[in-house]
Amino acid sequence: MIDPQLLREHPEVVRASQRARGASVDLVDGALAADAERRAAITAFEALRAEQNALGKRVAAAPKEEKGALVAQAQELAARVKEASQRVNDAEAAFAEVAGSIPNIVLEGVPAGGEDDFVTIREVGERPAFDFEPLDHLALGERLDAIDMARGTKVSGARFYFLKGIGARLELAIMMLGLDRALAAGFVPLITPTLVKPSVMQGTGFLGEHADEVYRLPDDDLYLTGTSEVALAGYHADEILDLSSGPLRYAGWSTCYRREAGSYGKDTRGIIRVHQFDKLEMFSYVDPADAEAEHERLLAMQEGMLQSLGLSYRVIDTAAGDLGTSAARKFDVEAWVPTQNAYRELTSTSNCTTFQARRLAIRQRTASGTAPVATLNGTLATTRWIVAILETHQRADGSVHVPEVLRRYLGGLEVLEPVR
RNA sequence: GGAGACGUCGCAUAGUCCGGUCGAGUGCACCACCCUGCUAAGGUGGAGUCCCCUCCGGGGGACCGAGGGUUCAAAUCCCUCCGUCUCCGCCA
Repeated sequence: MIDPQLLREHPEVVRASQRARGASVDLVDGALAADAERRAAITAFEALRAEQNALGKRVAAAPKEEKGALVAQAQELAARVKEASQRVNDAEAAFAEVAGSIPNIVLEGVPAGGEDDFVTIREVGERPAFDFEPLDHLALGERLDAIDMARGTKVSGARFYFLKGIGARLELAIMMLGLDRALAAGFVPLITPTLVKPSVMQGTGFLGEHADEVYRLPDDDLYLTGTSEVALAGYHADEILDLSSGPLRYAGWSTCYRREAGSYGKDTRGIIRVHQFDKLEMFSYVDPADAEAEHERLLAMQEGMLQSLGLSYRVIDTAAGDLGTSAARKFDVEAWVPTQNAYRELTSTSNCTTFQARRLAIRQRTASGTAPVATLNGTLATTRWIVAILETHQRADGSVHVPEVLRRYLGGLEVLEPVR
């Protein structure tokens, strides 16, 4: 939910944001009208209600002989109050509907446009060069007996897989490395629920235009989360936080589920795009004034991970039209994937400013009362990284060099040897 | 899955049977001031959240788990849902 006060006082800011996203500008005028109508309805209702409350007191105090007349009067008033109350409900619902469909205001400096209009902030690390024909991650994974797509498909269908042996260990190693870094940086680890209520899924902004990406369990009215961001944001819903001693930072470890609707035929080979994977997600609750600095901090954590793993990557500032509903700015870190001759997203970090917090009623105490906090999230480790690690560190004989930082999580293993 | 008990202002509770004097008492914790040489104790006052209007002094409305209903009037009566606890059953 955008700030209704901003909408009212500076609608041009909201319009500009919508324009940058390539979203509806008319929506802003609709929201303004709905807001005016809503407030008029509230004022009308409250005047009637005040009258009814006053009359109620007179009825209670009146002597018997006057009660009959007063009650008759109150009956008539009660009917009008009921009507007015209904109008308030309708107007509030209408406003919530239209205002709720406006995505977060994009931050100053975010490139306008769609998916291809991102701005590259920097490229880091040498792209690997091979004096042999490099194998893709699946070929490598199969030789290492680390990835079993065929059986994943047999058991669960397309885009499912088994991580086996060193593959399973490699994922855990990546995740543990991330967890240790998170702990060192003061993040509190949380293993989160992956099924959440509609209100939480709605509050985090995942039921907007991308609702068909989300698995739903209709019998139980629950959603499977595509990232622990959902549970991490819901964690403090309806709470007033104390951020006086600094941000609240969490590292959420969970399995993630995505329907990948509309991606038929894309990335069908290997584990690049799958229905289920594991992820360690950073999540910060901060004072809105500190949000941009925190965003840089999360990005630095991500880059630190990829650098340690010896991956070549670039950082992009995602264009407005490619931002999620809740994000005001998003940086993706994309690693070079040799066999695809392309950068592929390994991490994503979003500054949601106060948008999620407003929807989920997460506030902090300020000198003048309470105010929504800012929320930020970012990937710290995930299954997909196996792709870039295997491909980047492969050698001519099909073995894979293990980055130094992962060895302590793999019993000191320096090389992954092919088993077939 | 079955039976029962319960859900009130940060915490703990009173109020619910018998609807209006209850947005709501008490204790603890909290804040300000006062007082006793310090501490402990004591006294006085204050304090919740959300929303609307405002000549920015203030005025008004909503909120007793959530949502409906009955009624002139609901914390209080009725219904549905959610949650907690106890017992029984079942279960990876």
